[in-house]
Amino acid sequence: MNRKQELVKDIKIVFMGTPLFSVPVLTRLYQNYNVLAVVTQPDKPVNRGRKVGISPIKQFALDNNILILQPDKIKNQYQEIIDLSPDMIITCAYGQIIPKELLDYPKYGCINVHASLLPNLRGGAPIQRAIMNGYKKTGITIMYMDVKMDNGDILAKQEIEISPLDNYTKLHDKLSKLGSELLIDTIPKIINGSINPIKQDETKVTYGFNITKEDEKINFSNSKEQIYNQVRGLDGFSGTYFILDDKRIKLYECEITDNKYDNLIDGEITNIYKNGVGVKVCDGEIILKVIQPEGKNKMQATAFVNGKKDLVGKVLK
RNA sequence: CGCGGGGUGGAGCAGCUGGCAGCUCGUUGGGCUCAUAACCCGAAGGUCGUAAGUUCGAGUCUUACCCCCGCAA
Repeated sequence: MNRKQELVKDIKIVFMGTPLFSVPVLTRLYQNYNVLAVVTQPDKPVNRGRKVGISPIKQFALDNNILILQPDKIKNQYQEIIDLSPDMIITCAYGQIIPKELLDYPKYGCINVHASLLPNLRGGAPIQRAIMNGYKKTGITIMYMDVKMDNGDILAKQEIEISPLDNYTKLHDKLSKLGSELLIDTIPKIINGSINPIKQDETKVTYGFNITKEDEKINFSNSKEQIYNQVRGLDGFSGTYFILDDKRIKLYECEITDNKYDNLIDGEITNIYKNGVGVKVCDGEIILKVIQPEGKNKMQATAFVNGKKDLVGKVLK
């Protein structure tokens, strides 16, 4: 080990992150660097019964005895981070905008790990949106942070293919791993100054905003491709849903067929198949495969059929 | 004490005005067929979440508890 590597290993890092996505990133960072503290979102009542939930990042920090900071509003409550005098701050899906005073403090800057190929899909849901938009590829971008969201200069970028069979969970895990590796590769280059940060091309900016209730609702007047991408893009995240007989039913998996039904209404159940329930959509038919009625466990659509009668001809909304 | 749905053969459900535990699917044996995931006939498989109570008798009524899930956050 030469002097430079020793130096790199010793730099003082503060990590800021919250969800599961950032855990592998923190894990690799913690294995390789001196992580002074972890900053994560405050605990808040979550789930049924108002139990207090802690973020996956906080859990990791607890398990590994790392100092935890949970400011309500980082905008004003950043002094305790500065008091640690970090050489570098790494963020990954933290969840709050970081003020300029803090961004300017570390000598090696504030580095962000983002799950898209910037300037594509700036925002909070790049993984879901990449699939929902039907993209064939996405990736990881490592960049400096700026006061505007996901707008800083790019330090490293790596592509990954999106398979037609990928869903949110699979892509999330791949990107999370890729992000942790790319970050570990990139940090030494940042420190020794061998990277030229590249400005983002503002003319090519697109956004991947957070998922809303509206994004989770299936519209059977959309095309089969759109619906298929929507379903897999949210499978493992919030899931998607539709309404049958005034009951809400979540849809986790579906597939596309080549059948045409010109004389049916969008959302009408066409057939009960061996592998699921056929539904007419704008340009053809999809088959519902894995669903979850409210109050019930996740189940195969074929199982759902066993407990019901006269499904064919009903209309999903 | 946030709102709500639910625990019945392996899966999904019905039964809940107390009286022999049923349906669809799956599993399994056989039949039909050139053949089949199709069709026909038969079989196996259930401490009805747990505990106590009411009753001649409880899946069903009462009480307590456990577990699963949707919404909301």
